[in-house]
Amino acid sequence: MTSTTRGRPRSFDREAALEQALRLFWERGYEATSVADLTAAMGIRPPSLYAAFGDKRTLFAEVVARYQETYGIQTTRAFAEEPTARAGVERMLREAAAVLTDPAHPWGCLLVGSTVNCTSPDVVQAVREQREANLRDLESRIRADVAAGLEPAGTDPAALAQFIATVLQGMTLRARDGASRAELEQVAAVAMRAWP
Amino acid sequence: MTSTTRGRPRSFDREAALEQALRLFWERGYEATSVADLTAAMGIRPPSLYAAFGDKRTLFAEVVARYQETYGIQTTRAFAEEPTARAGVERMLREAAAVLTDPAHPWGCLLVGSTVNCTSPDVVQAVREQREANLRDLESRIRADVAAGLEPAGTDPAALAQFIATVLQGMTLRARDGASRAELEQVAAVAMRAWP
DNA sequence: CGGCTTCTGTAGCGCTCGATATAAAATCTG
DNA sequence: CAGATTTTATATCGAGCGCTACAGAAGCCG
Repeated sequence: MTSTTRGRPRSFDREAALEQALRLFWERGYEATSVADLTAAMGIRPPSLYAAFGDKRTLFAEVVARYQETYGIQTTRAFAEEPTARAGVERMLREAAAVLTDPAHPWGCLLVGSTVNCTSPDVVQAVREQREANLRDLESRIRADVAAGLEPAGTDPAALAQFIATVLQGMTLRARDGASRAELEQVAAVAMRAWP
Repeated sequence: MTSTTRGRPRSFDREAALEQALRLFWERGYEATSVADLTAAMGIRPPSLYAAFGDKRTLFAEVVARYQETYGIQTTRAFAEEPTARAGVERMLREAAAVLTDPAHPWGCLLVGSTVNCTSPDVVQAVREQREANLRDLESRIRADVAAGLEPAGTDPAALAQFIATVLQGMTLRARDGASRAELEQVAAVAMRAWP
């Protein structure tokens, strides 16, 4: 059986190469990033890429997973560490303003950028479902707080969640247009005024 | 001199062909729409396209101009026909909810969709500048109302304009994700609660 | 060492991209 | 009609796309 490492060992750092692919996809989107671009940035040749990561689409799926773990808006964490939905959302928006404009990496959101005008329906569908799941999660958090009496009785959890999601996605586009962290923080502050 | 129409006359309706190109660009974005797709939808062959519209980029520029005249959010008109910036914004958001989800044409905004992940820097730059101009216009309208005493003195026109722009751009993404007109109208209503 | 396995670089596959050379077809002018 | 002019359809062009066949290189095991 093949339990130990046999054959010629890999001559590059898989993690580092994946990170380079992430940066490139983040900056240019899925379609606009060619395999030649990827191999150049990763410092490897096409056969190594295909042997280590499968095809371009599979590599992108792995990039998306890594992005969500590393750079994505940590919805669940924000809610877990804050006492109320309102505080969680406020923190989420403020963190988004910071991370979306962080000069250490490309602006905006990899998921949003890669699914707008993407001709791979399954890629679009997967990311879209992730967004819908986040939306439903957000809505249920708000609904729970309304049921617990932490929010006014007339509050509409669905509308509020849709609004927050809209502001968040809008912030990713503003960031890509070059909006500053301070500007997005102002946007977040104004958005919170809409909270009941 | 060549004052009259000489030579073989064009055998297709230029306006109709342009509209077909608009729909296709709207649905798929600039990059994802190939010349072959365009010629198929327009019912013409490549040489006719290049003779009538220049190259792909020039055709897209004409499509953008047509879009702004025909389908774009009529910022200036909304403000011209409404007495205050607040009323203009409210109308703009409500109209956006309707037009972004109109089943008669592709969802979302051609300009937003075509500039995210577009590898033609000049195309991106042109559309981006249009957005920035709209943003500055919106801000000056709000500032004028504040100066006229129609809005509270503490109102921050820049922050408010950034917020409205963020919500609008977010709505285009929500529309592309399949959000309904009713949902976007709720989002617009919630957003207006943030108005001072 | 020699066999086995896996990775690496070269080189190029078939395909689609945006854009065109070419010549026939269709109209106006004289 | 003949000549000039413009559009048309066919048939590509060179370049870049995602991807891979192939053979040599580099590590294991006996």
